[in-house]
Amino acid sequence: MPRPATPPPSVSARLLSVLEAFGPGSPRLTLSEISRRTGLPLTTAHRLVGELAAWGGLERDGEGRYQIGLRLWEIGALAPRGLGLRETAMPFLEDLYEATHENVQLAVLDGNDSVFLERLSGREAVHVFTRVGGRLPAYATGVGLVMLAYASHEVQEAAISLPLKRFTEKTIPNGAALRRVLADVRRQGFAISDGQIELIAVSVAAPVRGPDDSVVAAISVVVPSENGDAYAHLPAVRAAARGISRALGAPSARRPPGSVRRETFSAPG
Amino acid sequence: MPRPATPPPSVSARLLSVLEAFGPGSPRLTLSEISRRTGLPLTTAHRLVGELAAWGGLERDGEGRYQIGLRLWEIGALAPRGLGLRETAMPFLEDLYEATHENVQLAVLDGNDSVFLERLSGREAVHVFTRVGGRLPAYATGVGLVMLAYASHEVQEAAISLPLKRFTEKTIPNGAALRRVLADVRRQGFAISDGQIELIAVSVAAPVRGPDDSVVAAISVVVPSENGDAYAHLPAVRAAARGISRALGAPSARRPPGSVRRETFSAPG
DNA sequence: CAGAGATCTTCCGCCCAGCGGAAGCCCTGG
DNA sequence: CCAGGGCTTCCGCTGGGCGGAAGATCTCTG
Repeated sequence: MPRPATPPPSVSARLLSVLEAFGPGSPRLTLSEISRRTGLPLTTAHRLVGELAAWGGLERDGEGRYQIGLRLWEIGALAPRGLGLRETAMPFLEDLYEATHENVQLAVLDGNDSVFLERLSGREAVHVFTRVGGRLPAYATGVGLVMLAYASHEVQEAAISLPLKRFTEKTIPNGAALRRVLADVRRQGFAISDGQIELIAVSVAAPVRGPDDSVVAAISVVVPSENGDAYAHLPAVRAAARGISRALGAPSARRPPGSVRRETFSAPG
Repeated sequence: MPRPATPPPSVSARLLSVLEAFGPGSPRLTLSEISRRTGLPLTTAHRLVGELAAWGGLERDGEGRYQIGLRLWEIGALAPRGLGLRETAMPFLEDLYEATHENVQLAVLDGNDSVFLERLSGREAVHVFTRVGGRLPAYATGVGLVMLAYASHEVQEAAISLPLKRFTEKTIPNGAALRRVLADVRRQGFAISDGQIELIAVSVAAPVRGPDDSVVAAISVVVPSENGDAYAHLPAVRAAARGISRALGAPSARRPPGSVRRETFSAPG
């Protein structure tokens, strides 16, 4: 008897795959939808979903469909690279928003994607594609380019070697071009992403550094391509990024000697 | 041989208990700490933590400790009663903050607790105890009283029958007093919580209603006990709560006939 | 109104995946 | 140097997870 080629996934993996069935496009699912999306037999899905629901990780809505529960939201809120970062950055983001009244974004790097932690957008700001909790390929966003530029060699090479999806005619077309752009970003200390996701939007992004001075996040301001001057916002973006870095305890963002010493980063709460 | 009284927890339950080991006071844990907190043998904890980490639910920091990973943050961001509600409410909360420049809070009810989804606080606003992602007993907070007052009979009775922890001399002392307060809240349509958690803070809270007109959340403004007039903010709080309810599609918050029809609630993204 | 076709739930016996003790590795500190 | 704490790997036993089958509901359709 030939054994099956792939070993069956562990119980834990199956449980986690149930969570993965949910996504931005499908925040509510029926049991059979979960079964189909995960590939798990209906009975198995039923049992796992039951356990998750009993724990509070999933909830049922009025129509009997399942949705991510408060319990999981609370756990997620404990992620230092999620809400933790956001809490520290928020005052600076609000100041930046007040100064520019354009879209203001905070993102971290995960694999080859930028994951957006926060977005402040005014009523009259240009409408952008991003969503809190959403992800976009790093090479195509201003924040992503900044984070890639300062990432480890391996991460950069991985991003460069991957096929690049073309969102618009201005999207960086290939690895060689990306390599040049990253070098530019490193030299300048900031990134400009002009119409790479949507032609109507340009973003200016700057790096946010952590306690060990590595780049842990990035922030950006997004302005309309027409009648918007991205460069005009550069000083404000850099100042805000530096402020957040200092609040996180980045050595390079320390105030000069003689000025008041700031407290270092501590977990919220 | 007598069997052990309690059946051993399922694999899923063990996996989830690992997540529960993390909390506001302990966002980073070593493997042995996780083992101790969950009561799981070190080896078992090791395996479960390994699977979670491989999936991205946990991450290791520089010192080898574990923390909640971005993956879980993303999943949590899909919770309709978490980020979903927050996204809808945010513009109204910002308006409310602009109007008052005091602490503005958004919370939902979970069991007997109010869970805080968002808090906007200015530099000069009174310092409060709450934290995004944190929870406090419902009976002791303004938002909690509002949500309890409109909750199902069972939920109310459960809250009333529970022993009430005394935070300050002004904390509601017992079930009978709580019952009276809830009746008052229902009659008035809002709640005032005066110094029940900390003597220095007073909050005015109003209910937020969902598509079926049930109360799904509450918002409040917190002002200092000294030289702060909570009642002065009541109209603004009620207006904001009504605005959020309308955005969620609550029938009772509909604009009167003849005015423009609003779009109903849809999931963010 | 019967019947087909969904989806959800309960039941139960087989078997292998998960369990966890033991032992070894790598630190740090005395 | 050894002691102690934390982490990782190994491996054989066993009981909990698996999922097919059947039944319960509900909806649509002819």
